[in-house]
Amino acid sequence: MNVLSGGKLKLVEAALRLITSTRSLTSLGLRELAREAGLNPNTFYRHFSNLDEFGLQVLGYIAEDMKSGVRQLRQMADSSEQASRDTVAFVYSYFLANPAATTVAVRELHGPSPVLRSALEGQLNASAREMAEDILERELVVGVAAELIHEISHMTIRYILFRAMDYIEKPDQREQIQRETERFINRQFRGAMVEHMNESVLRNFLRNTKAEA
Amino acid sequence: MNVLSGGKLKLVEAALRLITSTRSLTSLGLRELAREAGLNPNTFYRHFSNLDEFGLQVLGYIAEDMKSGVRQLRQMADSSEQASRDTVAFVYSYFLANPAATTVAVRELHGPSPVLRSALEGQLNASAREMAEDILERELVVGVAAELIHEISHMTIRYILFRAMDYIEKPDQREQIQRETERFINRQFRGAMVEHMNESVLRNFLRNTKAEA
DNA sequence: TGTACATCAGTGAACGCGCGTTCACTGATGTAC
DNA sequence: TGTACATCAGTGAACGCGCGTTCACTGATGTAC
Repeated sequence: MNVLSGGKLKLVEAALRLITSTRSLTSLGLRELAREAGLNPNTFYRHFSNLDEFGLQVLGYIAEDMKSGVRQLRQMADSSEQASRDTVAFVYSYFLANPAATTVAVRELHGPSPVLRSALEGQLNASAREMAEDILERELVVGVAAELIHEISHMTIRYILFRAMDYIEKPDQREQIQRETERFINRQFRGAMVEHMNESVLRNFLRNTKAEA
Repeated sequence: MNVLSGGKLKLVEAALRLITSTRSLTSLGLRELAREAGLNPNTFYRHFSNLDEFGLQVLGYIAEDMKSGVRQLRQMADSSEQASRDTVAFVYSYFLANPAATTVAVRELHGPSPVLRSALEGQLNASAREMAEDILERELVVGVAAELIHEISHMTIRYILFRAMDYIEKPDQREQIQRETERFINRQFRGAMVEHMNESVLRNFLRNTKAEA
């Protein structure tokens, strides 16, 4: 078990409490964390040798949490038609329930610590891979190469993550962000479906469709 | 004229020198800036009343620069076919030549200072609007509502900005990032073109295309 | 069951350091008459 | 042209503060025999 306990847990939880929309993981100080955790500053050294190592532990703690979220998501086997809508709704509600985790991810992905950056990138890539495999297994998108589905998943994960920050901070725009995200995803995959067609075929297609409407 | 000079300019330029892949604008200290600028720490107060106000000036300085870049871009009136490829190449070469500006934008867009965040958001929105209007004027994309082109431009600007960070830091992936970006843009617009078609028409279309190949 | 020792999480005091900020002062440039 | 005054960018010394880090110490829990 990789579970944290005692002072170690107290410090990690203190970090999650201190991270708000104006504070990032990297900006937290050792004394600040200890204060919030109700511990002596140097107790920090009993558990972590420096702040970077602490940051990694926080990331791990968050990742653990996210994995169970994803597992939950996978159980919602749905119709292909509604899949993107349901998934988007679920993911945003997850981020809304875990604002600290979201903020950490958004901030540190392009943050100043190379260690945290590459750790986060690894985690996001893993999520993207999982998303792509899910799409492939459930055959939610047809006629698109597996590699391309991975590429699209990769950027979709990032897109959602950044929008999640707005989603949390601007309650009145949530509906709109959700709709835009769905459109984004659908557009990506539809675009991918027609990616290999040549221009003239596409033009013909568009003409026909216009006539139909 | 909004041009900076003297100690004010020295401090802004010092900031751009200090911002690297591990330092963000918000993390710079007053004494650190003065040291780099070759000035006494408290000279800072002759020009700015606090660090947030200084940050805004740096953003303004960068934005000035970017505008001339965009103007240059607009002059390259090209065939619609090659437009995305040329634009992407130009934009990335611009970011590569201005790593500090790029880093500032990426970091502070989701950074801890609300003031800088909203200023940056405004600048990005302006760029997106300009991009959309350019697409509409030059009729590079047909059959897509103006509003949708704005939406796509908005996210494309952000997509490129984030990729630019990787583009700068990972020289061996530049070619690939450029190609992926082109695909991303084309996929968006192609996806938008077929966005309003119903599923069965699309399926028919895909079947036909497959038979052709 | 008792004793001795090791391990471990936590404490309190103290360190040197860089930070943002304030103070009174200087010297150059501009301006009024 | 000269004199008096105001403005402005810049200086050096000093402030109090919070920081990361080290030290020697405590008290509880686990372990060997």
